[in-house]
Amino acid sequence: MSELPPANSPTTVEDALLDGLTPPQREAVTHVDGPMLVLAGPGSGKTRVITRRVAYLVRGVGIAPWNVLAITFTNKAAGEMRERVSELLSEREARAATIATFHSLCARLLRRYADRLGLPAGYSIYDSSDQQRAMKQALNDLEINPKNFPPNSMLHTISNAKNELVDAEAFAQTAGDFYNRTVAKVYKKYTQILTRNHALDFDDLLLKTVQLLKQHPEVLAELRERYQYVLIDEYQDTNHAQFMLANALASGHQNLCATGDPDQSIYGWRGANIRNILEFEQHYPNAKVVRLEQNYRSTKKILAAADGLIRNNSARKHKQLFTDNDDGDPVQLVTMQDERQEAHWLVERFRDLHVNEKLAWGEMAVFYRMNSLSRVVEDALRDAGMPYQIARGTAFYDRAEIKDAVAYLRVIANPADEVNLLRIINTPTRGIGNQSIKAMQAHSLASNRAVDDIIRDPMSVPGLSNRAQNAVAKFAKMVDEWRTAAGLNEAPDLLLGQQGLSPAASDDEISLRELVERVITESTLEEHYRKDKSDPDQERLANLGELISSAQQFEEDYLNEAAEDGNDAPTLRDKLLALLERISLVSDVDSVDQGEGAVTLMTLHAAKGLEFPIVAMVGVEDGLLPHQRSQNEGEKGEEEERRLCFVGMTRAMRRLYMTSTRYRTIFGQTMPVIPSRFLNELPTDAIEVCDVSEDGDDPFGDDFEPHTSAREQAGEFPPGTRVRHPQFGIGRIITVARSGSHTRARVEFNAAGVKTLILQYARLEKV
DNA sequence: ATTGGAATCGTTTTT
DNA sequence: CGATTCCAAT
Repeated sequence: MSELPPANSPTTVEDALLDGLTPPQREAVTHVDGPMLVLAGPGSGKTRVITRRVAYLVRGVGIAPWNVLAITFTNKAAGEMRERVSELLSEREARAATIATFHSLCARLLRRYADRLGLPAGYSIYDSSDQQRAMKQALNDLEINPKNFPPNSMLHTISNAKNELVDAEAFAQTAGDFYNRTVAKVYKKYTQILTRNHALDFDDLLLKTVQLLKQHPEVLAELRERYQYVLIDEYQDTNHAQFMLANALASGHQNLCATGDPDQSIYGWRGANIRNILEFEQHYPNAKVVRLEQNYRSTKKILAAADGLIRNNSARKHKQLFTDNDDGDPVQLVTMQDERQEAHWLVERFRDLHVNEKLAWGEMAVFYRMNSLSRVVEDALRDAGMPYQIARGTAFYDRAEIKDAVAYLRVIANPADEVNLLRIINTPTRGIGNQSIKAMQAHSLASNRAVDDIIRDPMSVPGLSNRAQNAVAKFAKMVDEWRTAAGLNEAPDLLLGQQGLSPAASDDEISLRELVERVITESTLEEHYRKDKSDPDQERLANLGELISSAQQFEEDYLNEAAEDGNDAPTLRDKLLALLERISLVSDVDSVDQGEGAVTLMTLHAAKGLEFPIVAMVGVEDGLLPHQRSQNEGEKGEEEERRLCFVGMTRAMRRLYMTSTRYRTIFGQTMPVIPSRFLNELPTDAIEVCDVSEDGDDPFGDDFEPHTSAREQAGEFPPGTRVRHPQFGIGRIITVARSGSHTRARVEFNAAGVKTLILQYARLEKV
């Protein structure tokens, strides 16, 4: 996979960039002006094509690198793309091009043009826990019972609306029934709270940027001029707001290159609209369409299995996938007794591959549908002494102690941020209880002053005890000192977000590391966790230490980058805002390191875009994959689950294991489970079925064959038949219904109640 | 005001 | 089952 061609063959720069490419890849790389859609099957060298194309635009065509904008899905993907482009060009040129995620690009644009939207440049980006707090506040203010209107589903509905660019006002106009009218009220309140707190949530980043471009044609013109060549990766996962953004940026020059694969669209639940990619040619009738169908990643068997699966989807553009790679081993479908045996079996399998086939730990990965499934696998790996890493980039920042420390930093950077202020005002406890907080909030409302303002003047708050007044005054003084140290106090005009006005760092300004350190000590967070007896290993303290070092690392990187860009004196405020933005926008995959020499564990969603020689998918069972909750959305939901399964399978290069169990314990409850219906859709000649569960009864049936005997099965158990089930005991068939290749029977058991079973798998006997 | 224990709840995927 | 919330005792 070397990007550098042999020195003797091609002579010109263009030739070098096109070396080793297939005709369709070459077509995609050399297309310059006008819209283009690259439909890239899994493992078809898409990343290679994208990076070469960026290099080609710069070197081959002579386009300035800063005129190129490439948008990826994760920070990690952006980093890798920058890396690979810099190998083809120079580091300087690679940095000149804008390579970012939608969210980080928007965050940056909103800071730059904050004044046009009346947005404070120091705005906070709210993550989901901040959102929840804000939502609870909204429900509280409106005196709505969260029992009837759960905060999470409110947020979900509002998020969907924002993705469709529907603001609170527009939502209210379409809200017909009682539920939606209530949501409309909540939406409005929630928006007010965020505005008052100078905060944006994830969806706002997109929404506000689209509004910026709509309302300020001069900004749009500026950006269009700057970004003359726009490239968007993973286009199948864009939502309406992102679609509008892409269209706006490309609206003049039409130089929009979208790459992606409809068969890998797995974010429909988050508002992604698969039609964006399916209807690209309707939006851009003169679009060039390139299909990359040759797979360089997987063996023939693995590709055949995955292709056989995805052919069962109806809403798709068919691609004729093929590969010149070896046949390889069949995909192994293994049935285990329970999740512990499953994990244990996997560990032994991995050990065997490591010892006998000399495979590195880093070449193996385990995928699962839900994060909670990782625990058992993790335990087994730990017991076996195998190195492993879990792709949970957000896990570190999810820890309570880290969240607290970050909340302090947010409050320093953004005085208006009451959600975070109230989070930390009594953490660790310093004698400002619930009553006091309520009193201050009430006073804030009554006097129309910000809470940040109130805490400087605690005497004026009615009903605040003397003790509390002192505690609040002390707290306010502490925050003030930090702000002064950070150079944030003297220049209130900075809050209005005038770019370019921020002065160069003064010499006496402390470093970011120092600020973080001071906050952790002076807030007494450190002391609190040092005394914490529920944490004898002082893990929490160690995490706070890690936050300090990560801030230091971040600061060094930031200074280096700024120096390269000719800005040698970023202020502490700049550094702080950048750090907070980064913390808000980390994703799970960002933390995986394939060279780490460890088995990698991650969700199927996080696996997109990666590849591993050895892949094991665990919990491939009905109810898990496809997930129970997807069934409510009918066919559409099931097709997305099938794509998710497809994504997982196509990550595998050489070997693929898909395991299921007979019993699985979820949320503390052990339930009998059956293999995923998707396994029946895999072509028989690409798979090998194996049952290692204790009682050894093959759940696929002796003559496992897809699409068989559904009708016979139905005839065998007419409603009313009395049956016996190995777990549920004696029962009576209520209804029998065919669905796809299965026959489902509802059975009323004497002891276990009514269950829905699949006849092919449930070992029912007539009584 | 703070603390710990009991009760309750909600369970997918994530920028 | 684990996390969060609630409540009663300090």
